Amino acid sequence: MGTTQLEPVPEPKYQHLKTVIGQALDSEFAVGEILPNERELAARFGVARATLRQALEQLELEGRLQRRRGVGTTVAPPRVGVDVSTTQHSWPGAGDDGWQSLDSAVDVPPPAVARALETEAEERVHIVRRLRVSHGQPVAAELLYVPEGSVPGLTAIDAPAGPARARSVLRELHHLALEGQDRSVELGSARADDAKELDRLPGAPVLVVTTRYLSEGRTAAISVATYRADTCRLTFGDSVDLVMAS
Amino acid sequence: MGTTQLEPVPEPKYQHLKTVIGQALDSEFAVGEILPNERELAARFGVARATLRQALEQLELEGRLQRRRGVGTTVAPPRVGVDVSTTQHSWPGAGDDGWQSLDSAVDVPPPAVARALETEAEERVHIVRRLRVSHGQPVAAELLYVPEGSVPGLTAIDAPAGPARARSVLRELHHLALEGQDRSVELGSARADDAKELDRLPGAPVLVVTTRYLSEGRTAAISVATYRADTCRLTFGDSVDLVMAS
DNA sequence: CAGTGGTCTAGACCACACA
DNA sequence: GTGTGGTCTAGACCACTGA
Repeated sequence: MGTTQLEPVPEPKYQHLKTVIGQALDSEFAVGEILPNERELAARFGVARATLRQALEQLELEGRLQRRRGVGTTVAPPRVGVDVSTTQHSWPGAGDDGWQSLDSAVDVPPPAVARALETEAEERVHIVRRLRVSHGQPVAAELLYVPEGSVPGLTAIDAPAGPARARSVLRELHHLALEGQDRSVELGSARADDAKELDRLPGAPVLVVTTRYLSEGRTAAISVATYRADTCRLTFGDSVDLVMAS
Repeated sequence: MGTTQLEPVPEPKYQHLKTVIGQALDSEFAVGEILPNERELAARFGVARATLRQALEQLELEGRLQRRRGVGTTVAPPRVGVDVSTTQHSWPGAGDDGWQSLDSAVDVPPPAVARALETEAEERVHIVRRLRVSHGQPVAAELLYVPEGSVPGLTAIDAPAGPARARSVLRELHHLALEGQDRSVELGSARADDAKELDRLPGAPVLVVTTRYLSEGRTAAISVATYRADTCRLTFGDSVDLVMAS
């Protein structure tokens, strides 16, 4: 990254910086390599650190960089393709699909979820927490909301807290006939607890995948899965190995 | 938004601000309503404008706010559900699917696209530009890459530049048998030209939907569609009317 | 411990929308 | 014009990592 100055252009500095650094990443850096620190880079380009950071932020958003406090800024590997296609038409937790059950509790869901589940406000539901791991890295944290009416066979305390209880909820769910599901994807920012599971800071950009499971003519469960937007590419169909980076 | 001060907490100020403002949005503001300006808000909460902006940025990222230079900050309507399901199994531009053809040109595609198309580097392809409009608003800008080998019936200059030429490329494409398609979604930031079409600033967060169209055992075309992440929820299946806001 | 990125301040000026 | 959000500066201190 021999560049030292920016010529004046009728374009924000941080945007030009982003282009210049992006090109340097392609030509002069290998995946995993550590960049000079922010103060050094800012000085080299003759801008304030805040401006330099604005450029780095966008490059991180695009999955080109990875920044870790106390460590440094490294060149990110291409995004991992994660299959989220809905074609299997199966319940969550059926088979080994990369998800690990963490825990389950009974609580009042957020209002938006209650509305989608068509339950009474304040009505309690099972909330199963799961974590998806891909290539050894956590890529998604999920909250699965299951109304008690969907799993009538489940008695209050039939398993100790922890993975076992989560699995028992899923097992009950599998007794239902799955009639359909639909899915949506939107941008969000990580809540504090999800951020922790995903090894990111709170507020980090995430892709929120909401899935509605239909059975017996109603919504039997809702899954809200939070995927790391920096490292993941969600795939539908068999484009898992497609690489569109840069 | 009667709140005037933040109690000291072991949490970044901007994050606490985000919570406080977010709650105020739910309880005290209607969709479309204009918030006090940034200087006013910063003063009211006793923080620097930059800190206040960090909170607003995240709320905008989550689709709760909309900010326009020269105008102000308004409460955003719930995100629009946009169907991007792949189940129709049809070529782009077949039927009225909300896409408008803008133009078409012949040029060298970006390296990543060339790789996916399995064309020679430097080999020229048709590049069709389209715009997707939903509820009267532009929601996505698309670049559709079609190798000349996929549309052999198309002679060099068979239509004037503009929508007509774009449509003629699509028409040729429809002669092929579509054998399959796959799709992936990832986070990106808007390139300058897409940003303009989408009425956003360059660098705005977008959801990039990449679709590969397969015919005769090879990739016949690649579509890279850039959706506004602030206003869109991508839906697969029939969850178009599901609202998961807040 | 030293070095990194993360947060925060208090200013300044610019680009744009609208009356 | 005036008022808005967008960009930018030059500092400061904090939280975290790893030697």
